[in-house]
Amino acid sequence: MDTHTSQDAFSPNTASTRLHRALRVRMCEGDFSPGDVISIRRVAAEYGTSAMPAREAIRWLVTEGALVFSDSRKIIVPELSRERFHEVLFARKSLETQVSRQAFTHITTDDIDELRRIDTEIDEAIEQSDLLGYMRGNYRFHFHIYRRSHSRVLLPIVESLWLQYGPSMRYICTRWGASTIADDYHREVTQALSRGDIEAFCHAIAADIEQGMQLLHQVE
Amino acid sequence: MDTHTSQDAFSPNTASTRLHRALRVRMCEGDFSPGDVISIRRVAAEYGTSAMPAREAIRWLVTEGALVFSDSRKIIVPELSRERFHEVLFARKSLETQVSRQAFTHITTDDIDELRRIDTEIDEAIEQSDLLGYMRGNYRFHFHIYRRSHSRVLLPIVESLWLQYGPSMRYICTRWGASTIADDYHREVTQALSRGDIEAFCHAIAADIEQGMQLLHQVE
DNA sequence: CCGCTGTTAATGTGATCACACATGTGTGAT
DNA sequence: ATCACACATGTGTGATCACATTAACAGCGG
Repeated sequence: MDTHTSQDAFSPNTASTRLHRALRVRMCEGDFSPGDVISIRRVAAEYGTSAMPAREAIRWLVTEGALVFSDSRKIIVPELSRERFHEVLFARKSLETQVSRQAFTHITTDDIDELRRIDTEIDEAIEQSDLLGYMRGNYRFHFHIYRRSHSRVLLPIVESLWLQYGPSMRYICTRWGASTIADDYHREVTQALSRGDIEAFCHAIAADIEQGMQLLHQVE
Repeated sequence: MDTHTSQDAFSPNTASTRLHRALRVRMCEGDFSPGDVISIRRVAAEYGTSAMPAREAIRWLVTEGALVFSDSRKIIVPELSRERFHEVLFARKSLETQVSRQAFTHITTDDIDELRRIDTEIDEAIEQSDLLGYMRGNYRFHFHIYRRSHSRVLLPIVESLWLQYGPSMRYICTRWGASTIADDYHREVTQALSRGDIEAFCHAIAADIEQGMQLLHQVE
């Protein structure tokens, strides 16, 4: 029905697609803030390529809604209205618990170990007030789980949600400090996985996202 | 939640966007068949531009799922499986009746006149076995209605459905003759509009799409 | 000190070229 | 006659350049 549910897009391994994926991850991890200007040449220079791949990657993100044209054809990271941010979080709660449920049976003990490792990295980042480190860890924690769902339909949709969510989340955290998001539910997630308790697991995921919604109310 | 519901994409009036829109319409009107190879240089030559705008327009359509990469990086019009085609028609029935309902109050007598005019063009096309003329008329008939809905959310989704639907519809019609689709419900649509009967109007729209589903069963 | 203005830097867009690869075709050897 | 190899063609990709537009900023006049 939309670009995500369309047949699996065979993506050739080109510089453009690599750059696109890289920028996608960076946006989810909160490397950018709303209003940031994304320049073709600057991105190209950052990744050591010519302007062409950067151009295509950026235009791709524009068609995905992850970036938008400003008034004067500059390309910027869009700002999420409070209402829209809430919508995204609501959709996240619904879809990501569903994805987690699908992923549950595929999660191995190795995965759990990896999740714990990521979680300790997150704790270190919080301790050092390293906001970007926290957001990067948070992204990797969640998507290490979600990728186990093997869903070619829901996963891209969830990714597109994070694409919109990342920059605004970073903005909020920089304004209000990472302390507000220190109490996540990652430990509950890993503990539920260790016990093999799927309901507690999904509940912890939902709680982790819900915590973001409470943060939103706390801010306004 | 997806690219369509993202904030209104401000599209600068560039050659790329013009080309993109043009190709979009042509796909909805059935100018292309599944499996057709869409070449950057050929499109550029057709529209008298350089390769760059064609390149961006085509890549745009690829990200929309309207075009796909073939095995060897050639860009082709995708083929819709029977199952998928049925899914699209089912979604069309649901969404387009909804869009029509929203459009109803905004349709003026001038619009009805225009719809009748398009319908006579369609009849002429059918009489001359002009398949492309029929499909072009059919597209314009439906979207003249849908555009009156002023929906920035549903309308792009419906367009993306037609984007997938167009080529396969053309393929089916060329194989089985335009005679199979001669009995549309356009007259019922305009008559219901004249009477101001919204229920009959929505019912006629649904019937028109349903007729396409019956065609599908007839074919297989 | 404020406001206007001309300049400068940076941006996206479009055009053109080189390259690697795939495909089809024709030609030559067997 | 058939098969294999080379060549020609067309493809997307990446690089580079020119151009118009725009934002920022320094400099000048009030």
